[in-house]
Amino acid sequence: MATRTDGRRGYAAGDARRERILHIAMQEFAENGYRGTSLARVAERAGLSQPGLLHHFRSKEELLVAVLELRDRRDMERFFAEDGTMPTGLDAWAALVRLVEHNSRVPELVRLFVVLTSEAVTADHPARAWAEERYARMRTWIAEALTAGVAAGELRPGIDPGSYASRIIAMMDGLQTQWLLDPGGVDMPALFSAYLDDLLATLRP
Amino acid sequence: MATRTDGRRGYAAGDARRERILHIAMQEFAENGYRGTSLARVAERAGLSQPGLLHHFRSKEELLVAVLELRDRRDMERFFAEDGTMPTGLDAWAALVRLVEHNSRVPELVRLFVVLTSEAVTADHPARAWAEERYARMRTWIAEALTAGVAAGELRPGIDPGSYASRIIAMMDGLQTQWLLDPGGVDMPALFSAYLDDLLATLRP
DNA sequence: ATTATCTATAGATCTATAGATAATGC
DNA sequence: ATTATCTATAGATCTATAGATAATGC
Repeated sequence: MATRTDGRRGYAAGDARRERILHIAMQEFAENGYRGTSLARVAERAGLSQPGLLHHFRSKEELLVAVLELRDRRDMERFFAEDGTMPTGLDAWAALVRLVEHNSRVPELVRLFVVLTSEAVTADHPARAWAEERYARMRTWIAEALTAGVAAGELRPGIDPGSYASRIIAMMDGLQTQWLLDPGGVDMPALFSAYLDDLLATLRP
Repeated sequence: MATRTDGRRGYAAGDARRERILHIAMQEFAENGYRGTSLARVAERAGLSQPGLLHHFRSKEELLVAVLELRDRRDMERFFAEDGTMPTGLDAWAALVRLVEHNSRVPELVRLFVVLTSEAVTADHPARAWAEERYARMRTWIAEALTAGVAAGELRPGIDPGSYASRIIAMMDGLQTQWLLDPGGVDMPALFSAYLDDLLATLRP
């Protein structure tokens, strides 16, 4: 793949290495957070020296940002349909359940998200802006899907879409933490699905 | 106060210092997580040398555990009534709303909880056991309150108390993260209260 | 005797830079 | 020319221990 989003030229070996570094860094950030991750260890696992790594990503922060961008790009691909359109109303319901079901199959990605988002609530964290933007984007998307659902007559009019968007996101996030702490004991998709069912009963016209 | 839960004797100055260290450490862990917190900085703020600090708490991990125990003790005092009894059914509803309202006035304590719980989902974190036990305790408490509510005829029979307990906790936690990232834009108590209202409508007999 | 401190320091990190060498691709 | 990589290293941490000194309280 080696998608080159910046303007750099040629050198296939470098591209492959960058790809490899990103995957390993993603795992390390997920396991140890930003502060707990060591560039030397990422470099060692990627098969090059630590200054060699810093040739590709000029600082630890730049590496983190690259990892977050990669994760977001993948999420987008998964979130939206092949044609790039946004599911609305009851289709959004189904899309959210599918998303949580998918997440339950990729604990490392969920851990990356949970660990970095929470680290970001502390002062001056390099992932702070990313976390804020991500919430804003999710909230907007879900609120618009609910509004469209009302317009289509699938949902009761007069609801506050923003409030429900925040709550749906909160339920997803909160269940993720419980699930990561006890994967066998917490059935994340079932709990989320049950929540959405109860919610739909409340929101039906 | 200087409650001595262990078996140590006398030396009032030492007790006061320990108390002071614990409060500062709580702030530092909340701001920077476990990994990001420096014992030297805690010691400096507490007005003693870093080895001086390690006289009172023999390791960073021991300091963290002491902070968590202090936090839990305070939570317990707040959670239960003065007589130590547990609110049930609709009283539990009100107690949960009061808890979230109180939390919205102590962001540092909420941050401590959010940051350490999420750090704990990573491998071999010293707060891992604490986080797991805390969830288990909360889940049990809320599930029992719901069961008692059913027995009292306040809630519909046939519900799964454990499932609703997990979901209520998830909503509390998820809203906390959003609120910490955007305290002005996210009205945590209102969102939680709205959630409980909708939920009660579903659970009424 | 116990407790509270301190200075000094071991030993292990960490990130980032400087400067050199070799390979790649226009 | 650009890119990829290395060794060496600066400079700043960090936790924890050793060992000394002074104060406290039975």
